[in-house]
Amino acid sequence: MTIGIRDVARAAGVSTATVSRALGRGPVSEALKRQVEEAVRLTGYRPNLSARRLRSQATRTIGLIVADIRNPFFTAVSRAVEDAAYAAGMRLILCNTDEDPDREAMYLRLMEEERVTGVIFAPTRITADRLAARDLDVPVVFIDRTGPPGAHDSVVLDNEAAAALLVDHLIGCGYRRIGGLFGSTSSTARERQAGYETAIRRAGLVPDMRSAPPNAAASELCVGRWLSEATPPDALILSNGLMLMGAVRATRSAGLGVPDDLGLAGFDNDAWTDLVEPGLTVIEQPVAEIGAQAMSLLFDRLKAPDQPIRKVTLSGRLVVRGSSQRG
Amino acid sequence: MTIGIRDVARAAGVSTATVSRALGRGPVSEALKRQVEEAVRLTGYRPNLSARRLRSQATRTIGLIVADIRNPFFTAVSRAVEDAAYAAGMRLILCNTDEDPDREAMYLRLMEEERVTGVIFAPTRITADRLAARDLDVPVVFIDRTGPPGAHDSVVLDNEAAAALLVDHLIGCGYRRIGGLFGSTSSTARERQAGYETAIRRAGLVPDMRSAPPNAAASELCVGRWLSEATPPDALILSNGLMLMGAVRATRSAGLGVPDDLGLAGFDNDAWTDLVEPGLTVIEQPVAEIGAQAMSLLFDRLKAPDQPIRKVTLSGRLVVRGSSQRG
DNA sequence: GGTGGCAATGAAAACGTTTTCACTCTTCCT
DNA sequence: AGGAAGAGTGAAAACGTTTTCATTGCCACC
Repeated sequence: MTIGIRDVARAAGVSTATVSRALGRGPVSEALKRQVEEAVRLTGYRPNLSARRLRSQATRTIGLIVADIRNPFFTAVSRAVEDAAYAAGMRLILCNTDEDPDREAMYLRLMEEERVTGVIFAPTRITADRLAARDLDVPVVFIDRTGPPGAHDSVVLDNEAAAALLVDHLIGCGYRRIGGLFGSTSSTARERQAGYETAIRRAGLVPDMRSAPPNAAASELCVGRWLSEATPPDALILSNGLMLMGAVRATRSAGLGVPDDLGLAGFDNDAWTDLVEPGLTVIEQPVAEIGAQAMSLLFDRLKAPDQPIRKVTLSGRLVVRGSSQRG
Repeated sequence: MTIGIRDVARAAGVSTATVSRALGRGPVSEALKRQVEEAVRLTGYRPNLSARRLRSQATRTIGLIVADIRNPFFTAVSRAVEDAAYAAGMRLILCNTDEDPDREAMYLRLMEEERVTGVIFAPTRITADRLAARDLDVPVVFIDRTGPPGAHDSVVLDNEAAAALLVDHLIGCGYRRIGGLFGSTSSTARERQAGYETAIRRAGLVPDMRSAPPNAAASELCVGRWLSEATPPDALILSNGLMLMGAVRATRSAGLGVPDDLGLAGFDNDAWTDLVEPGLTVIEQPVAEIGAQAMSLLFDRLKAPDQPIRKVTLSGRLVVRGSSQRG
């Protein structure tokens, strides 16, 4: 009932093989090619991608698995990956795990069953570790996060350096009891925490670190409690944009003034961060570059499956705004 | 080389038909079912979805085509659709058109070639009109936007009423020269504009309407110019969250005070809108409900292809904040 | 005790493509 | 002049499943 390549072949008076070649690549005379194209138009033929993929054993699809699509960081990265993918004639499957290892496992299995060409993945620590042991049968590039060294290609921020940059900046602004709230699920948060701790210690201060699920609600809750304790911090570093938003909310609820009562700084130069008063001091990540590099790593891996594991590290840029400028 | 269902069959000592039935639904004895499951585990078999879809002629996939994934409204709706889809055992293909009719056409063609079960689509006016004429061979539900009446199922906000709500509120706050900036690409923006105009006229005021591409940059530019003209408005209504953000930026650049110099109100209760000072008066859309309703409409359509076209209209909620409260 | 129906199973067809293989013409080289 | 090489084409195999169809037991019913 649905029109297939044989209908086109009949309409064009050629074999199905010729139609296939005319539509794809293959030696076909100009005359026949035109006939086929005409027949395609006439019949309204639409190739069946499932059949095509099955036969050709090439899905031309890459999977992008991110932790939270509501996080502007990931939507920005997604856009970059999408653009690169389509430029290379590849389709994209976008999945969203909510930082849940079960959903990660489910989506990874899906990727295998889809026989995707490759996967770009921002894993939780749990899944990153698991993946280092049992290998997938599809090439995967980690993005924003890493697992054990040498297990997978990855493109990440220089998180330790970036966190240290924030700490040093806050110290330079006169803050001394600088707390740090870091996401509980990712290697990235861990690295930022490590960078924070060494920078704090290097300055002779004492670290005060906590962790929470990397979303606005959890962060707001945690920061709220923190600020009402006996010896609250005089500045706070948050490990991503959502958590930074939660912290701003908690600060407002507590009636604290920024930057005088509390200095604030964090990661991700999200669109809203310069609209609040005072503007938020943040580390800007090269989101487009991260996405583009991830695709690039993936393609290289596809071309040369046995080449050594690569890790691309990009630098963040400190954007100073009012939230850290004690008057 | 890759392991298929025949390998599992061999390992379990049964036919491929039995394996298929054991994995899907079909009458298989408990004993064999267990054998098959064991064999699947042993061999590490992963079904090939392309083959499955080709043979079964059921992709169990729905396509979601949105205009701008960076718009929090659409990411929120996406989440709702995704949840509903996976709850129903369906996969989701998420596409992003950037309000570009060419990309819309490309993705629609892709949906046909993927043989998706159904499509949920936020079209530009151009594509919505085109689609009313030539019909797709896949069921489609419009979301957030509509085309010509009676052509497609849709779930939308009561945009006219919502816009009128905003206008009436601003008038009640004492504003008189209320301008409206509306997106140039969607039916939704048109409806909001219509609602704005009738509400303004009803109050005996004169409408002042402009339109721009529905993104922050274009809005900022347009509002910036507008505010520097001879008789600038004393209040502004923006037709979505991104445009509202652009307007806030332009207002700041112009050095105008909100709400005293300029009242501000718009659509979409995005996370940042209550963090800026003053908070922004907005229409909150029932995003989760929109996504859920869309899936529901789609499933109903699949069950009963010939039932009459349905249009679900949801109401927005006015969230009053400081940006419209002239002191 | 035959017969009809049903559950469980396997062999083989079918899904809609691409690709292999074989074949026919050209054209080009020696 | 006599291949060799290569371009253009069609017939048929192949991709990995699900589904149809046939077969076998088994049980229940008259």
